[in-house]
Amino acid sequence: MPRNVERDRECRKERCDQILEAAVQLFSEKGIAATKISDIANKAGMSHGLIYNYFQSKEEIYISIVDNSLSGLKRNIEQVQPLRMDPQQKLTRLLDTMDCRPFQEAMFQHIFIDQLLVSETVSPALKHSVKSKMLANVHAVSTIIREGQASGQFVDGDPRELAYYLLTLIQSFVFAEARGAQFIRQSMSGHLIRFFLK
Amino acid sequence: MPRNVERDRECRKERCDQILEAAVQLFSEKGIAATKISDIANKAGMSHGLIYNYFQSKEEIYISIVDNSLSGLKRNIEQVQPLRMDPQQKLTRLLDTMDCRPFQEAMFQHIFIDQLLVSETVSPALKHSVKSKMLANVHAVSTIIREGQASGQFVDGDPRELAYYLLTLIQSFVFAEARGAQFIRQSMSGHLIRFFLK
Amino acid sequence: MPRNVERDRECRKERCDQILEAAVQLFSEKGIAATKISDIANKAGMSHGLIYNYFQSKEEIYISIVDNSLSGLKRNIEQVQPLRMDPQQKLTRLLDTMDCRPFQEAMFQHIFIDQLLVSETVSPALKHSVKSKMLANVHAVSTIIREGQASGQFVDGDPRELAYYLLTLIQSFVFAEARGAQFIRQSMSGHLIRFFLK
Amino acid sequence: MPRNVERDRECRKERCDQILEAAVQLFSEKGIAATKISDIANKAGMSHGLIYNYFQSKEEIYISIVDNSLSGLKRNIEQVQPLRMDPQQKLTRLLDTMDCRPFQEAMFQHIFIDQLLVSETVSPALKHSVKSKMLANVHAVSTIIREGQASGQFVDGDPRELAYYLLTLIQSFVFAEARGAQFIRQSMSGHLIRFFLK
DNA sequence: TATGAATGAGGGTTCATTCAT
DNA sequence: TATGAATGAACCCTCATTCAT
Repeated sequence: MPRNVERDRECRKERCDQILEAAVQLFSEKGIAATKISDIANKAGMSHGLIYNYFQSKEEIYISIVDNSLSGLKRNIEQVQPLRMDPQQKLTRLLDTMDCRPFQEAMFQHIFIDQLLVSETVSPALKHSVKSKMLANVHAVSTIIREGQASGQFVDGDPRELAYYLLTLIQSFVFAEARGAQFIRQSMSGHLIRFFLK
Repeated sequence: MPRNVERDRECRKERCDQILEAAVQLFSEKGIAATKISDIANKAGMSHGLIYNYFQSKEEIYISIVDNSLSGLKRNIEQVQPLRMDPQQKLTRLLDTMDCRPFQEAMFQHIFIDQLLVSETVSPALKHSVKSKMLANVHAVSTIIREGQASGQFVDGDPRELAYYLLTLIQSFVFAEARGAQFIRQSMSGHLIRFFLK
Repeated sequence: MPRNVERDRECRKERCDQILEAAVQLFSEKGIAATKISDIANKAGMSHGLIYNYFQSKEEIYISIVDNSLSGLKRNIEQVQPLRMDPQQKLTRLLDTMDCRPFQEAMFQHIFIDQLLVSETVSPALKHSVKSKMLANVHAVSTIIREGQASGQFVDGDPRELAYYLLTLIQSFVFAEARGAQFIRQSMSGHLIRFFLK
Repeated sequence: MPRNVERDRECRKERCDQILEAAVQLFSEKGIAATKISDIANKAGMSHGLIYNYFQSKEEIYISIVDNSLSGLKRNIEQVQPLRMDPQQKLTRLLDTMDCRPFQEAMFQHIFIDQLLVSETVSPALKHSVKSKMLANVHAVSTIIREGQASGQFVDGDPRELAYYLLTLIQSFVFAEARGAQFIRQSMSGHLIRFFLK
């Protein structure tokens, strides 16, 4: 019965996504600590016990979110990087790609990385892994910036620092939006790109 | 004995500051929820029971921090606004004023405003009061921006939104610094001001 | 179709036995509370839901085990008692009969009787019933001991207490074996009988 | 203020003992798993939260009990071993020493060793440590048994196995008593010693 | 003022049990 | 009959807060 197995897997995936989606929203709104497992369960339309069929713990939930966020960013960067465009266009494209709800939500969660990294219950191994992924993303963005510097379009400075700076700024924008600053969505890429142009 | 009374009051103020200072650091490092009253007491060099001689509750502590942060910003704006300078210089001065440790720490805590505003245990009255102060600051900054737009130096756009945007960017910088991006401290005002120039 | 009905009943009995066997082992190894229904189901090679087609509850499972254990002992005693032997031989025979794996396992579970008797969820009626069966067994053994005292072979003392004592000792041996004391299996009856000889 | 420090320490020790005493009784009566922390707290006359000022967890409580039990036995053996008596007297003395309430309670807990050793949450290191202590006690008793064998008073057999056997028997007696077999207390040493005499 | 023992509400987690399939 | 997703009662543990000293 491959049908059922497959359907089961889909079902499982769907449930996981329901939970993660609910968790992202609540974590964003109230913070991780203030969000109860039962809140997540309520929002996801299930009993709190069921959460534990899909995640080992609350911690695992936000680890998942962080991981998804980092992976999503990675995918976006990898799609843009090989394109034949000038660096400014690449960066604009990257920022525009990010400029849609689901990703923003994930990006918004970027702040959870901090919470994860300072948490005393998260294993050093996991912290290391998250840091590595974060730095990998910083590195990937920095290659685009370096291109821009080489072509004379972008401002000078350590490309890695500028890349790090960019990622922080994105977060900042998403925060601002989350607080209701409507103007931001319409032109995030436009605003941000100015920072890096000479 | 007015002497003793005064000395007592100073003593009390000093204790309060010790507590707030410890709390700001710990809240920044670990988040509000993950910071225990006894952590704060330890860092402040007193027993956890004593905290309650100075603050009614943990909530009152971070309310104090938020309040101090907002008041500090207000003071800074009020000092800059009446000066006879062009708007760009005013903004630069404002940002430079902020660019010192203690204030950054407080600013860093700006994020706590969010935590306060979404907290289910904080009274609506208090939330309203905090929002008002925040908006008052946004408004004060927006007057500087409006001046800059009138003089043709600053970019177009709703001045209040741009002001809000500026405050968010500051936060972003402080975050970035908190994560170890050293380059930022040296030129926060320089970096940020570019955003608002035509 | 009486055939099918009968086969069904056999099938049912077999399933019950699988479950009980798995439960006895796990209860022995990890204790009742630490043994999950799903552990039992795993060991018995079925889904945990299916257990409830055969037993109303986890409690019913260990009640069954206790009951089986008591019934098995009862059967053993009843087989030995009417034989024409001297009491020492009877006791030896009884102990040797017990001295085989499955029974030991069940006997090992004797300790579960305690757990059942102190459980706050077991009904008084059931506790009473279990106590009665236990006492019936003590009584049956005590008749053999009384014979031995009458014939001058056995030590003096209240026969019921000595009988109770014997049953406890058996348990003790089985415990010791469960912990890996190999010497015991080979001569349980020999060791124990010495206790009761003058 | 050495007075206060000392008094505090005494106070702490007293509290610990209250908790352990309550726990021993309840664990004995209902089993470890069925005993709630709040049961222990109730019996010890304090709130459940306070338990955690003295023990890290429920597990730590029964680890303490096991440890105390093993240490108590060790002390008893060490007191008897160097005495100038014949082995039978030594063993009798040892058993008589054990034959008083507090020790029996501790001995009764000997069964908790099993629960500890099979628990999946107890660290291998701790299990190893407990096993070692247990074996050390078995070894100490075996030296007395070996003396008895040398002098021709005791039965033949591996001294370590016989020692292990003795400890198990003691447990058995204490169990029997716990179940209300009054005759046992009066003559535990007398009964048990017969096992080892030729 | 200062301490830390004591309290108890509240949240994370487990798992026996149910039930749709 | 058989499965395993789903439920929710119950328990361990934390920690803000109180209060006797």
